[in-house]
Amino acid sequence: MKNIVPKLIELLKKGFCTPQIASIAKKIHEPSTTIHYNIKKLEREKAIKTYKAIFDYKKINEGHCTYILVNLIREKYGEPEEVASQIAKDPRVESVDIITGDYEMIIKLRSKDIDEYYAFIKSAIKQYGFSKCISLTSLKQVKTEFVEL
Amino acid sequence: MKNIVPKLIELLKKGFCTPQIASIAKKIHEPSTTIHYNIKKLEREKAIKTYKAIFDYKKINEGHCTYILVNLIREKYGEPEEVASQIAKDPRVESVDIITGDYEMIIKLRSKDIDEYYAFIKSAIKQYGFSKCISLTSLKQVKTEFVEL
DNA sequence: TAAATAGTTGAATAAAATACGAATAATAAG
DNA sequence: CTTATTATTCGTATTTTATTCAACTATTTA
Repeated sequence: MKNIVPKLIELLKKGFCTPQIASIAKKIHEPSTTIHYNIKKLEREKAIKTYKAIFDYKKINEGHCTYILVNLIREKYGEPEEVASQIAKDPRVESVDIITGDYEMIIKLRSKDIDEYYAFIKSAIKQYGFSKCISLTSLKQVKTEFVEL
Repeated sequence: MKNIVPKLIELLKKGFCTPQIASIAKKIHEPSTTIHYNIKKLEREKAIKTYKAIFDYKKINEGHCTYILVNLIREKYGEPEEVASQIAKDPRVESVDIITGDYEMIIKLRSKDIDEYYAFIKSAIKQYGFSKCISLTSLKQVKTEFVEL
């Protein structure tokens, strides 16, 4: 039997969704054509980037969540922005920001378990030259991506 | 003239979206009814929590993004989990996690500007008893909510 | 204040999701 | 190993929803 679920998760994590114009119209008591017009305008202006699914990450084998504060060895591996872009390509990385303060970068990583997390760190140290990094492991996710859990 | 845009943003930030079954079907070359069945199954199992929009936050007046590491004065204000739940209710808060390490909690806040950020911090110190907190301001958002920018 | 531009809305149309049923595949029970 | 039960696939029919269009209204610009 086919297992298309992993493909669905991969696609829905980034996009392949659309607004429910009819139910918004009902909710705020406006004609659906007005909702349609305004949403299309937001899309045209690129205020809306995409529409996507939010998962219960435990149920899709991404139960382990870590914030990683990173110092980079700048000389060898290029600018922080370049490194950040590379890291962003990893599908398990939820977010990457260049930040102020003692660290250059903060990464939010979703992995299956602590082993996968450790594999990520080891590989990142080697590939991108993390000189020092602090991991803050999430014990309880209270809210993610604006969605309360 | 009506300005329904803020309402649309508020709704689309949390939900009121739906998967595009037809375009997924086309993409992975499977019948749309099969896609439909599998997505509904994921919804039934609650592996999918919701479908929502991702915004260009600068364009919706939430251009300032900060990660806040928090220590709580436990005695006076109750358990960290309870405080976290309260903070999660703020619509500008993207995420809240209880974490390991020197801090109890990490908050990701999206505000209009540094003034709104400062107002949040001041209010939180008073209301929830933040005893110490470190703010990591995002200088560049490379990826958010699994979406590369 | 006239003209151009942008936003609202109902009716018609096009497209998509959903319900249903039959066939097939996987799993469990005896 | 065979049969019963359950889960999944997928085509067709139906329902729901998005989208287009055109008329109208409000807002901005010159």
